[in-house]
Amino acid sequence: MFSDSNCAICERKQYCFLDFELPNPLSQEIEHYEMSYEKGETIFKQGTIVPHIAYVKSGMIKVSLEYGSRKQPLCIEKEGFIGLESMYNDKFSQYSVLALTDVKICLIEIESFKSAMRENALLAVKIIENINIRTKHLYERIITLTQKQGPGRVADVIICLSERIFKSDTFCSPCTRKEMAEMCSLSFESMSRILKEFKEEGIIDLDGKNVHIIKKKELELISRVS
Amino acid sequence: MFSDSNCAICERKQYCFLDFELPNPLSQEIEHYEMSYEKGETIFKQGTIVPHIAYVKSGMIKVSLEYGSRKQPLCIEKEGFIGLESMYNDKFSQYSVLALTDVKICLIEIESFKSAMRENALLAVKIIENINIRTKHLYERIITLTQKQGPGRVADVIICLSERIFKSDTFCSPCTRKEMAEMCSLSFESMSRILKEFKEEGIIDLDGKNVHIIKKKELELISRVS
DNA sequence: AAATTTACATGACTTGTATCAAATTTTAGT
DNA sequence: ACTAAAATTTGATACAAGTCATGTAAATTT
Repeated sequence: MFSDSNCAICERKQYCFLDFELPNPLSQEIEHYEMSYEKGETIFKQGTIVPHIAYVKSGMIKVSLEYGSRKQPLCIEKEGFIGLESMYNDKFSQYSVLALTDVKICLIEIESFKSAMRENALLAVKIIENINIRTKHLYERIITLTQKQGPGRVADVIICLSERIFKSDTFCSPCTRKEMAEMCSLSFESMSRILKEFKEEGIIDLDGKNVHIIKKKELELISRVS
Repeated sequence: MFSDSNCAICERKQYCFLDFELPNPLSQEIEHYEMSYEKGETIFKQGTIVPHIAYVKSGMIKVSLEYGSRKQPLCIEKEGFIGLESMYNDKFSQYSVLALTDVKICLIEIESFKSAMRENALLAVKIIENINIRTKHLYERIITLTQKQGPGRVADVIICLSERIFKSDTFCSPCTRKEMAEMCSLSFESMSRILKEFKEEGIIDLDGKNVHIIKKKELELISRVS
């Protein structure tokens, strides 16, 4: 749906993050500007007024719900929109977004984006498609977090990082053990123990943050039964 | 956002579930028909091809994710759309929808609805607003299910039924203990024990499916700390 | 009214995971 | 390379919640 090229609002090629041509010129320009964030920086903070949606152009970000001092990460993203879910709720961000690596982001002023959607049905429909995909992933997360035990959740996170983010059986995790634990809604001691078990059973190889999946089938089995 | 009146696609008043006027006539009619379901009937079955979205006109429905033999209910709804989340994913329903009471539903053929959105940006934008609200509720569910223990989850479900569905401190639960347990991702014995505790502590009164909230503040406290 | 099913309650026991408390390794700064 | 800080591993213990077993009450059917 969305092309691989960078958000071209910024490059003045109109909407190149969409894979179809929009009527040009649009009746209204979409206001935007590009920002860089360093690894570890907070891009959106839950509960604060965020007058933007964003398009991640490069790097990796993590979206988390915050609850008191605890975090529940929802997803990790390499390229794509963030903030589409909050457009029509209220102006306060519903989640926090953290830069896992150095990132380049196109911040898009929300009101002008809304105006553009009101005047361009194809844009609005593409946004619905995008939201739909996110919601589907959210359903998968809910099943993982509510219907599986520790090992199944850990297996799911490893499979997800491998397939969705890195598209390789070997990758360097963008998260610390603590963050991995949060993603699975586990204590980080439990995460540590489960990873150790996976390693001892020869299912994965671990060296710091480097993960290598040895027995993919075994991992998928654990995901299903645990 | 959506008016209280019934889905007037069915009554031939165009789009009366929206609180604004659309250009009339639309370039394309939206195909639809009305159906009645009895309490206990499955309206959508997860994994089957569902060529509709639906608008609940009266009665009460429950949306659940299924995972093997287990269910994870997402929400209970009195009036509103169902199926908006699946429109652009694939044709297989991502969740099951069950009639908790006798219901009247307007089934809307999905392709004609999509066509209408492509030609009418205001409709598409209203649908985004609707999806946004659902996503927000989903975030709250995720926090409840992942960050709280049994008593907190039970408190949340009771508060939610009271405030969102019945708008009263006294109501007759549309769910059995088993369904209540599923909503909280608890075993039904645990649900039974927690409800008994709430009753013994005088927080709620229980008589079969009749629930009366006595100490609302206490319930809210449990929701926060447990 | 009796029988059957369904829903709910409760006690005993087990288990997964959190928590607490070190010990050890890795990472980053000087 | 050395030190300090951070991250990770590991063990002991506690506890929430699941499971199993059984009992009771309410609702349906016969």
